[in-house]
Amino acid sequence: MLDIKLIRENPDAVRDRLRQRGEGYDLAPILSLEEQRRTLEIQRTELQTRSNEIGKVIGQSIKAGADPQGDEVAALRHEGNDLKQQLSALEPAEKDLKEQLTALLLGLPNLPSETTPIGANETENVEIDRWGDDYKITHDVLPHGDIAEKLGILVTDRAVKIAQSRFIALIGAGAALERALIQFMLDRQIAAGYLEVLPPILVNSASLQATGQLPKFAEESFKCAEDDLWLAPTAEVPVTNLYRDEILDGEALPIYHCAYTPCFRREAGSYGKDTRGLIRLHQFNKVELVKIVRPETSEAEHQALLKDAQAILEALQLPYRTIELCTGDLGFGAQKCYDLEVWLPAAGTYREISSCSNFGDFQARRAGIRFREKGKKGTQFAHTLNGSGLAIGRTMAAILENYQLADGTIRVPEVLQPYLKREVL
RNA sequence: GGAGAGAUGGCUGAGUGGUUGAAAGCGGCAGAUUGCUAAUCUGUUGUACGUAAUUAUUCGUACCGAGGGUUCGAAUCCCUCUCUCUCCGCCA
Repeated sequence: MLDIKLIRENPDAVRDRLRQRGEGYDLAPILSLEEQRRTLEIQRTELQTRSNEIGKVIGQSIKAGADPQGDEVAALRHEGNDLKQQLSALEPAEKDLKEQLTALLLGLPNLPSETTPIGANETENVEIDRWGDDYKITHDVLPHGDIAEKLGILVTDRAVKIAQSRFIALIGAGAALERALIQFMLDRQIAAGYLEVLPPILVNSASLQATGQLPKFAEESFKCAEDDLWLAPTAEVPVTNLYRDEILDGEALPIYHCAYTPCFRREAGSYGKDTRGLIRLHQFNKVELVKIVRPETSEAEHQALLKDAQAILEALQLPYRTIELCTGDLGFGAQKCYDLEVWLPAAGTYREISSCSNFGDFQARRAGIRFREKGKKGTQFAHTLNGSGLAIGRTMAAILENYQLADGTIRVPEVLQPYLKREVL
């Protein structure tokens, strides 16, 4: 959520920054609602001040021996009743304005960082690094879905029977490989300084609103019919919400967490896209990195987070490139974002396998994550960041293709061999 | 699912209509003091919004789970909801 004060005091600057994302962000209704709200608030406060006085005076005079039924008290009572009536008209109006205002503010995306490249859409994203060209294989390989089915480590037909399309089941070595990847990534990130969390995967609406998935993107998540609970689309939601509505001790920052969770996405509007294989599923596994940091460090923390995600791809010797998203392709809550894209030789393309975002104080405002600096008065909003480190399913896809041998077997990446206890699938 | 209990400030825990933003204790902060790795004493102690002033603050309002209601006035009375805990049942 953007700071209403910032919007009020610098509407033009905010408007310009939002326009970098695209057209269609109108501040006029927000400014007008805020103006009305403030006017009402001032009026209401004045009435309440007088009302409080009356209450106090009546209490004091009765204590001092005045006749509770006497004229003096009756007059005050009458004035009090009068004020109450005026207030009863103002209060709902102000509340209504506040709700409208909040609804509009919740729908506004974050401002892009000054350093985010300006562009209209994903075609203007900037490739800032490419790694591992030497590891690219030269012989033809089967798409990962095909080879996995052929090896009997992945089933789709039977999984569809259990749930629906875009669900898969891993069998035997497939399941073991998935598990090994989870364990490997967690081990690496824990060693890099992240504290592991195994959070709830069902999350309530407040949590989704805090991280930005609600109210705008309700159709992206699965909702439980009988409860105010949703299947988390990413561990970002539960892990960031660990600290919702808290004032942290400044000494506690920075906080680094890693978490393995299944993730659930409805993939509405992507019918027909990526229908084969492991790329786009309703349920997939992911190891997520989450940071909660001081504002002045978030830029550096973002770079470090990116490196921690990249380190996994490099340890697995998977060719990838690093993309910086332009303003037009930036996610709703992000002020700056890097995507890591892994090389998939069968299709001859790079596919997103990690997304590392700095949210600034956008999520912290929604979530009420603040901290108090020792010796300083007041509180300030923390900055939140997160990134995949990495998406497991897509990593498995990349391994099945990049490590596919000419004879159709799969070599196990060296760093995974201790986990899988075998060298070939 | 059945029965019961509860929700107060960083924590513990008082408070059943009138200067209660809220006793007390603990913790935190500041100061004083003591021949000693700590004790004692004193003071202070939340958040948000608005308002002046401006980087020290002033004044006002709201906040005792949430939302309504009664009243001149509610932490305190009434209603609804949410959550937590205990016991029973069920269950990994």
